[in-house]
Amino acid sequence: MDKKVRVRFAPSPTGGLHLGGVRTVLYNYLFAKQHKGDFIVRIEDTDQTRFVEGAEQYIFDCLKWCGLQPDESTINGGDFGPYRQSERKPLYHQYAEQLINDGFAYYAFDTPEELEKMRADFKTPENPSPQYDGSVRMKMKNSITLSPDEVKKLLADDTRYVIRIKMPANETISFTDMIHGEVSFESNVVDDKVLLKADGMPTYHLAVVVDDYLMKISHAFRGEEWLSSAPVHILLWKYLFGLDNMPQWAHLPLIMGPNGKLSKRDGAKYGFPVFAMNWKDPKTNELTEGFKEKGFLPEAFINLLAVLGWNDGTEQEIFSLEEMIEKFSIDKVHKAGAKFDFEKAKWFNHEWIKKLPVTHYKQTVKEILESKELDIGSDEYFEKVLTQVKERCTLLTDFYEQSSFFFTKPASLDIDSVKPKWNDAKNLFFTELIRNYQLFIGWNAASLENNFKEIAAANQLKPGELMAPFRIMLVGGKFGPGVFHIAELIGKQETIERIEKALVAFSAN
RNA sequence: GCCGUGUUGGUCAACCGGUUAAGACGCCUCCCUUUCACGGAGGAAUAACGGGUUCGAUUCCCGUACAUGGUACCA
Repeated sequence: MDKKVRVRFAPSPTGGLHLGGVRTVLYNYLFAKQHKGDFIVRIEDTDQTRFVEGAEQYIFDCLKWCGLQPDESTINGGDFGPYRQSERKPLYHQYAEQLINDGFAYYAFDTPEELEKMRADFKTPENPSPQYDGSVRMKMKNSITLSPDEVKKLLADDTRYVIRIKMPANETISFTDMIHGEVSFESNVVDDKVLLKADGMPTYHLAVVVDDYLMKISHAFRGEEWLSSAPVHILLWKYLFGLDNMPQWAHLPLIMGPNGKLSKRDGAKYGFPVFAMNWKDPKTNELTEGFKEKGFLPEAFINLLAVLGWNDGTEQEIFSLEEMIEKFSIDKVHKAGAKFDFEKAKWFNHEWIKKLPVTHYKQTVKEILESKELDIGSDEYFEKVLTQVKERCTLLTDFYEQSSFFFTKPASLDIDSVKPKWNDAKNLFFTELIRNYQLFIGWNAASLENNFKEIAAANQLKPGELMAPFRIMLVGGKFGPGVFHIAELIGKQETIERIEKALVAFSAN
């Protein structure tokens, strides 16, 4: 018997890949790697009314950015393909027919209008949304209420029909969830779900069971929003393939927004991204900013997602993918949903920027700076600058304001901070400083600072009063690394030019 | 409405019958730094409510409240 661990992620190409989705993939991925199992991606593209062009490729791009790629073989071919539900259409029909033959499902010929009428007719204040269940089943047009001949005729006439599961009466359906433990439902309160739609496509309920069986899935991870429909899936397993072959279920807690459910729709209103990467809906042309473009490192992104609902029981919070694979444990996953906190998310990014060598993300930063029309100079110089300012950057995009003055003269000087205390003595000091620096040999931060202080002492000025103006001359404002380190990096000529230029501005009235 | 799931500071959370109830983010104070950060030291802030069970409940059980998910020919 095949005991190999095999998990699958099943995205629906209806839009961007949001936080909860990425975390589900992450947990799938960690579990698979941990058990040296397979990680399969199956595409749920059977809802043609919602299908969005390009969404499938987008999902793979996101997974690639996060470093959570499935094996090549499980996308293109492999042992269990095809992986798009639309390409597996004939399979589902066969199993649906089998259920009918065994008396576990039936044809339903009710039109959408008739269903609507049923819901309106049976609607009461106590039951605002009547279901197609055991109590109304006998009042509808289906292969249970109709005579075999009538059914045969309707089928022969190509009448549109769906196949629905026939929920048994008075049964308790229970199963063990890896996160929630024993969960049970009364069959009387679950409705006769549609298994096969009128267009011949399966619903999620049928597809997930058939695919999990055929793909030999051993563990199924999905969001908690699926817990309510678990009884349908349990029954399908029982009727079709046997409960012994059923995968183990894990229903992951939901990720919530500041006030309630984190919705894909209005990501903009939160003030932080809800998608892994920029997503432009081709139908509405609406662009939703992603974590990648916001300036997040993939390492930080998956890290913060992993610990939103899981921890290893220690105080560790920063985990690399490798560490997560090693330490992840499904029984330490929380039962309750967690609110997403963007401040903490930024903290994770900050930590990863400090932790990783600049070579790891310099290409990304280079692209950000070049998009702002900065000439970043030599590779060696660029790396020195990044190393100098990295601890000041929370997002990758912060590198622009934290380092632009290394590549170009400050666009504006914070003159207001200097002017009130500016005087001839200071002017003289800097003039002398220029003369000294012009002849300077051994251009490095330490000797530059010594020289600066010596001249200050000779002029009976306090270095403290001169540092602030000097900084503003070089960077334009009161921020950035140590001034002498900046001077060392931008070089003699540039330093002198900036002092000269600023002197003119400071002395002007 | 009905069904499911959940409930430790503002947020993420540890402790799964006996603790001064960890830690992190954020916030505040101080130190370091003649800038901004980094770093360091402190501080404020928590077990939804009511019943049980128990020598003892944050921890187990039952109610209530609240939150969240489902209740579609969507996933």
